[in-house]
Amino acid sequence: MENLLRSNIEKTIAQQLTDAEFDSFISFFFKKSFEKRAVLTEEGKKCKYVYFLLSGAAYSYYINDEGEKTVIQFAIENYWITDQYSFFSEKPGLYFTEALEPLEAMVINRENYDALCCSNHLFEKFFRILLQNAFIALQYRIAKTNSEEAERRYLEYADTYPHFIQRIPQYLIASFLGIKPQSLSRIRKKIAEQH
Amino acid sequence: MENLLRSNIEKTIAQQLTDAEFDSFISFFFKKSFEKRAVLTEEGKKCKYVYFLLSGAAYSYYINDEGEKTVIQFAIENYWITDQYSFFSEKPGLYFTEALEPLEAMVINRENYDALCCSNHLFEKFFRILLQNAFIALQYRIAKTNSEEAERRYLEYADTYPHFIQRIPQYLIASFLGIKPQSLSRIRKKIAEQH
DNA sequence: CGTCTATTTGAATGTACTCAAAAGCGGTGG
DNA sequence: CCACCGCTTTTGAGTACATTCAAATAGACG
Repeated sequence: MENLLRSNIEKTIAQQLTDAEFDSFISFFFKKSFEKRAVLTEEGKKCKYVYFLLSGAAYSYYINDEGEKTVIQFAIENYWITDQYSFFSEKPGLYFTEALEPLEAMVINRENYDALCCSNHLFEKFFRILLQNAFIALQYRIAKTNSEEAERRYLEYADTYPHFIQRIPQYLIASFLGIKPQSLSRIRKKIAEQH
Repeated sequence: MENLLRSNIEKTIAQQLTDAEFDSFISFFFKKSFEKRAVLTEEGKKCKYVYFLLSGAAYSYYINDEGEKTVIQFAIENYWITDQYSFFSEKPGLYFTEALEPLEAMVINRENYDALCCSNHLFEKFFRILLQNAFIALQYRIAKTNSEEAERRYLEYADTYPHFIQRIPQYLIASFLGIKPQSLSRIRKKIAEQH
């Protein structure tokens, strides 16, 4: 199952790892299981870990002053998830992260993360590229959120991430797209009627 | 004037540089001036440079299928700006970047960027933290965009970035916030009337 | 000054939201 | 296995916020 992590790294850095390199990499992690609804990161509490999902699903969300949730990110197997702000600044977290399904994750704490990055330049490069890709995707998401109507955003999202649409409750997809569940329901109805 | 860059680095990595280190750093850059409306990055064209603004102002924007602009990012002196996607992937750019005022920038190309990062671990760390901070700010922006109404977004933005509000045309601020210039004008009127 | 661009204002429209309730679906326990 | 409960999705009616279209005003620049 850890092969998932290995291929994730190799794909990201576009380069094979030796067995020794991967063994070294993985020695900084521990494996942990979470039940459905388990909390991985919490607003107001320091986020100590970065998670790589081996199975299951999770999502991060923000709660505003009115107590409304807004989904920030989804993750399923082969995805990384954490509260970056809190993990790197070591300040209280901004977001909650919760298991949507029972999940298994490879987990690394900050101390090990730093040590891992220092131990081999390849590993630092890996995390840099991961961050770069996440940044690029976020920037594109902002561009789309601000320039397209909800229907288009949904269509593009469903097209780009069909695996999320299948597995994640619709009211969370709606939140991710910045609309209410009732609105997404109507949008889907309208799309369906056009066929 | 390059001192601006030095303090930018030192503040980011929370550490002083030696003169030798900074001289080495800056040797990978060249200085360039741009006139108002000059184009720094262009959609469809490979973005070859990262820019650090010494003076002036610039902004990046996305153009959707309907030809509508959406502002992605503003930059004034002491800010970094580029099309990250294109610069790192070396694929055609997604965004335009344009000078809002005549500007002076320290410029680095990809080859030098890579060499710089390899030359000293501190420099690689610097760019990593820069990216981290940008990512964190973007994530927060998404959370706000999706969870707050336009008036609140404007108030928070004006409060957090007053120097942008002062210098940047209102129709670009509106675009950045994901609304039309007419709407921002009305929002500002409403706010003003409440005093 | 005159021109071009940005901002403001007005009126009508549209998209998404709120409130409310019904229908659908899945899991649990009797 | 079925009945019930809780949660998700759908639907309806009315509303609010932001948009569009249009035009007037204000500002900046040569």
